[in-house]
Amino acid sequence: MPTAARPNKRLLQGERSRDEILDAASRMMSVRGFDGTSIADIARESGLPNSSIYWHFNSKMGILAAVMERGAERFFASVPTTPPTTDDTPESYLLRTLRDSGVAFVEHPEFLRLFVLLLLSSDAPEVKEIVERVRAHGRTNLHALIQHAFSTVAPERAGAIADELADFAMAGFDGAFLALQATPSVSHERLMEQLAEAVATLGRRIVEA
Amino acid sequence: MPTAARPNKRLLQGERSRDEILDAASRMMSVRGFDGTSIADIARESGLPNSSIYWHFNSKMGILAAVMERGAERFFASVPTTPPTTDDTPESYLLRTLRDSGVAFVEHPEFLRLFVLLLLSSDAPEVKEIVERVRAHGRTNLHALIQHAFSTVAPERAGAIADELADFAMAGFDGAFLALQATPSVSHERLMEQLAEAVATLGRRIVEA
DNA sequence: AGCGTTCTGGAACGATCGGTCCAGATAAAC
DNA sequence: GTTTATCTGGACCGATCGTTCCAGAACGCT
Repeated sequence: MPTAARPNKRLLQGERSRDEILDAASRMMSVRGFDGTSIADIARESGLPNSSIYWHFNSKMGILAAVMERGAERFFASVPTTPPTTDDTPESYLLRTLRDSGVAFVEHPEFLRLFVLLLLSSDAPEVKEIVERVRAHGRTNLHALIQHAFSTVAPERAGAIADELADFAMAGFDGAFLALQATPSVSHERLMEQLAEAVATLGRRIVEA
Repeated sequence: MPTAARPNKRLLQGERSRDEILDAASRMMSVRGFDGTSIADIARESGLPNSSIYWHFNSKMGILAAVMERGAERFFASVPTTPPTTDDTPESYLLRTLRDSGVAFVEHPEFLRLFVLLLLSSDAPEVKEIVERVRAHGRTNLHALIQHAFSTVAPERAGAIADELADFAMAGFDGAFLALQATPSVSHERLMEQLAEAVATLGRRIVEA
């Protein structure tokens, strides 16, 4: 088992190997799935023997957990979360932030592919836990984004609007990602623009109600 | 290999076995994925020996193809495709038909789960072919639905509106399905209502432009 | 009764699976 | 220079994988 502390400049070769194993595993699992990727595949792809793989991670499931952990970290780090400026309308704020978030989606296809695969087909509790945490985190982000968007025009109802529309917006994201995976030629910018317009309109309608 | 013709009332035991194998395979593959489901699993689940499985289907991939073929057939048969009545507005028609389509989604989770899994992680050409066909069929359905919806208020522009919104609507469906799989407590009715309202609004805006 | 087709029961195949073991290479620590 | 912890190389394990084979049960046809 690897040590958590890395005191000096010594062989960070170990850490580099660890990363290369995770790179290879992430790449292959996001395309073939967890069960479709063997330890031998990862060894071949990373150029390291399976003894190294089992030294860094104690099991195949351990590799998966590490891949998802690192992937989630990087993914959420790339999702922008800037509050609206004073002259932002719900429309302008949603358009900008959803478009930016869409870019994050396009930039992390490996993580998201594997995420959806696990969401649909994994029953291992340690994986389910990560999947649920990632999804909850994503929903919280989206909820805050919508609440932000309407805080300028209806501060006291923005929370309720976000409650109402968070799932819809999330479904829009998920669907846009799937569309992109199924048909790379579709424009994710346009989908994000339409989603922003839809959320803005639905929110406005709640404000007016 | 099984014969296509089944002339008389003889042992339809064969056909029943075939169906039970497909039932078991569909059930397991939609939960564990293709690679996560073994022939032994299917044999155990269906109560039939693997020799029977290989007599009806020549390979594991053959089972998959048959599962998807039958699933797609049943799925599209359950999707309602009724034209609008003369007093339908785009809103009323979209609301009704998308809500009905949403029911079809809820009623065929096995097929759709496996469909998404294969969409994301299968590289076998025979599977890719089916996946693309199913998706194209679905998109065509949705396109026709949107065109129908706006044919009453803007007959000459309904086609262009459908071109513009078909991908967005499809993403809404995909996302709603994923949301339901991730969090069964979300209301698919509400998601479909919001999607209908969003499509109606975006379409209206194109009409007015 | 005999024949032929359809389907089942179960053993068996080589390949690959996830995982283990251990000898040795490497270099920081003393 | 010896020790110690980190990491690699590769053989090896039993289990399971997809697939094959074949004897025979079950039943329609003549």
